[in-house]
Amino acid sequence: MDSTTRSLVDEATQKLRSRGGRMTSQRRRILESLQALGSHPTADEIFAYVSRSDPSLHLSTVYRTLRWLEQEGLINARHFHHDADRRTDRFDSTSPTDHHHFVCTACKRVLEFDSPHITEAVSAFSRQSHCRITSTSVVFYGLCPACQSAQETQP
Amino acid sequence: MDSTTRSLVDEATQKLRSRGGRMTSQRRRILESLQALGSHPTADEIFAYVSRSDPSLHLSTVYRTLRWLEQEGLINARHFHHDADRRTDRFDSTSPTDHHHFVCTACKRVLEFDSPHITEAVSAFSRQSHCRITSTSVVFYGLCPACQSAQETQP
DNA sequence: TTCGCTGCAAAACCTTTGCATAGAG
DNA sequence: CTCTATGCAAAGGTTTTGCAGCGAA
Repeated sequence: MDSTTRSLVDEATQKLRSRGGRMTSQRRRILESLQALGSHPTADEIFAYVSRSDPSLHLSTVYRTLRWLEQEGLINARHFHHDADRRTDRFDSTSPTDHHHFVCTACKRVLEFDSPHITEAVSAFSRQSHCRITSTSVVFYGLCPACQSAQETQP
Repeated sequence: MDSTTRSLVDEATQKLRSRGGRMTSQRRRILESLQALGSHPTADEIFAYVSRSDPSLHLSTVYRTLRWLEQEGLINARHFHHDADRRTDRFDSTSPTDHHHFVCTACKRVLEFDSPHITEAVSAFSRQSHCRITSTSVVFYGLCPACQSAQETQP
């Protein structure tokens, strides 16, 4: 319901209009849930969240909407390939090129960060290789401060 | 059979010894295939390759060996999440922190590259966040020079 | 001889798809 | 009224697991 929610729904509506698509209540709820759930929900988490207000929603609709949003460039799918999470897509509603991720391999927490060095790496690589870069996936894995301490007392 | 092959087999043997594990012919062949296949084979590609010399090998053995190598830190599992490849793990036998990937979203070719900027990004982030980084996954997506030209003539 | 590893088969898991129908424009 | 998106059910492809027997140390 805040301005960010409105803008994602609006952006999606605009994309839909321009190609004869339809804004349904399911799509609206899924878009809103992406904002509400924040960082990196799975399709199943979105399904669970929207189901509370719309119990008739089906998981396949969530997938279809998510894939469509991905194709439209409004969200990104990511894998944080560790342990049980290995096979599960996570969806990221923010801009693809301007933030990156750290995953703690112990507590599984995800931190987001920006980095001018990575921006620089992108332009250096594209300058040198003549590749045009349209999106990036940068994930660092390791131990967060809390889990480092835990490991020291219990090695 | 070159020195690189020997070193991966040797490293694995050493890890095995230190915890009562056994070096079987299957494991040796899988390790060799990782070298022979080069950049980023899937479990199935490894299975197909080894099967030619050992038809009794089972795919589940490939997975078990790969996961074990991953836990030992000798290889990395990656997703290049585009199109059909989305759900398939690829395995990377080289050192985790010192090379990165570019994937052309049109022709699917994978380029590897090094980048001091990313090395710098890792140390800057760990300095600032006090996270200890143990591995990275850096993938840039876009169009390689050839596919850019193709797109210009056929938009 | 011991006990870790393998082959096999079946399950688990996440995601996609075909089809009849509901509902947005 | 038209034609897209949905619910449902079933299939799809990848990866994991339990178990009995095999084989490395």
